[in-house]
Amino acid sequence: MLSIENIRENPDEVRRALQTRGEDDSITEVLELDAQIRAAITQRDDLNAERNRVSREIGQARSQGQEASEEVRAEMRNIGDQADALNQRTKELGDQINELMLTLPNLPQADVPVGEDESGSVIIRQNGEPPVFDFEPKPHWDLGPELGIIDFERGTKLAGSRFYNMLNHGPKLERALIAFMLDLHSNEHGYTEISLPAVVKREIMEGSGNLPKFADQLYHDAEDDLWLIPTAEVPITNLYRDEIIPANTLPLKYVAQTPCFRRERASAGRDTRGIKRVHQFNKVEMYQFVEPETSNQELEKLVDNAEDVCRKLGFTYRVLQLCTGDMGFASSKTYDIEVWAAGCQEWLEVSSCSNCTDFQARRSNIRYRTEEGGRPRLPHTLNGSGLALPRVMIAILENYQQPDGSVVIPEVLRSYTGFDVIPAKTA
RNA sequence: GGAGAGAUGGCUGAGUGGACGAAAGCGCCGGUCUCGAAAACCGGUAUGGGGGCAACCUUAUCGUGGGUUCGAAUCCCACUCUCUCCGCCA
Repeated sequence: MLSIENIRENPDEVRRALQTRGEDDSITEVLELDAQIRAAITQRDDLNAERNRVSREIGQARSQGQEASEEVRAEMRNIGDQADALNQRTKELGDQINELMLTLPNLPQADVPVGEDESGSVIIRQNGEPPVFDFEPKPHWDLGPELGIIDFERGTKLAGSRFYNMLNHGPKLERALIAFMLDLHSNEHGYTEISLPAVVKREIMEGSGNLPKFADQLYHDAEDDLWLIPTAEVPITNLYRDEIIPANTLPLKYVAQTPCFRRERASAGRDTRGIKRVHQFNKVEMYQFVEPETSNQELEKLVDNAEDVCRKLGFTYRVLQLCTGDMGFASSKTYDIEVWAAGCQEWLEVSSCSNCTDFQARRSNIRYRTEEGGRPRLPHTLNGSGLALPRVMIAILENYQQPDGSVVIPEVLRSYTGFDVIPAKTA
């Protein structure tokens, strides 16, 4: 959620910033409603003050044995009715404003490149070069079934398109990767490991920015109004919902592994082969609550934490800064990390790291104190994948495949997998 | 799923129609005392909104939403959550 104060004070600036994201302008409407609600609030509060004053007098008089006249009570009844009507009005206006505000994305920071779509995003740096193979590297949708570790057909049988099963060395490798990443971030990068519910209440989805606007991308249980999380970012954001975090606690850094559920309705027909884009996948997610002054600098470190995984796995990767039109709804600044996959000859997005500034904190009513007794402030929130498992699996299978069809396990993972190689199936 | 009990400030907990944003204690902050600390004593200590340059004024909030009343933490209705017991169960 954007700051209403900021919209009041700098409407043109906000308008311009939203336009760079391709947003329709509802600022004018917000300002109009805001003026109306403030007038109504002033009136209502004046009436309430009058009623409170007279009611106190009635109480005092009564304690001295004097009953209020029917005339006075009728007048107070009338004032009360007027106040109730105005109160109703402020609620309606408040709902309208809220509804509009919930659909407005975060403002991009000044140094974010302006652009309409992913073509406007900028490659910041690259680590390594795509390796050259002396044989034709296979894509994972061939390798997986050939190695007997991915079963697409039976996954589809169970849950439909974009679901799959893994077996034998497949799930073992994924399990090893998860353990490796969680250990790296919690032991070396200072994150607290946390495990979380995979479903959340409606207001939790609103707090993170996924609802109301992106309901069609989420799986929903209508019976209990529970929503399946598309990322651990959703529950972590709301950990401190409606709380004031005590002084001297920030930064708070969490790392979690959860399943992620995405309907991918907007991507129908895209990436239909393999496990690049599926409805359910595991992801290790990093998340931070930080002081506003440090958020951009912490974002750089968070990106490096994600890059560290890539480096340790020996990946060729590049870091992109997303342009205004390509960023997520809640983000003010985003870096993506893409790793090279030799089989499908593609850069795969394995991580997206964002500074959401105070956008999620305001939506979720998360505050903190800088010092004991100080005024509460909104913290900034950061999130970043560290990393998404299926695409890491793709990169390992495709980049570490051998001419004989086997796949070598990266050195750092071997203590976790307990094997050095996924052997080719001897037909 | 069945039965019962409950939900008040950072915490414990009082308050059952009138000066209550709310006693008291604990905690925390500041001060006195002390070489220093502890103890003791004194003072302070919720959040959001509206108005105002400010001092400040005002409003709302006692799980949530409605209702009764001139006036609700207190009375009525609905809901949510927590705890205990029973049942079922990974």
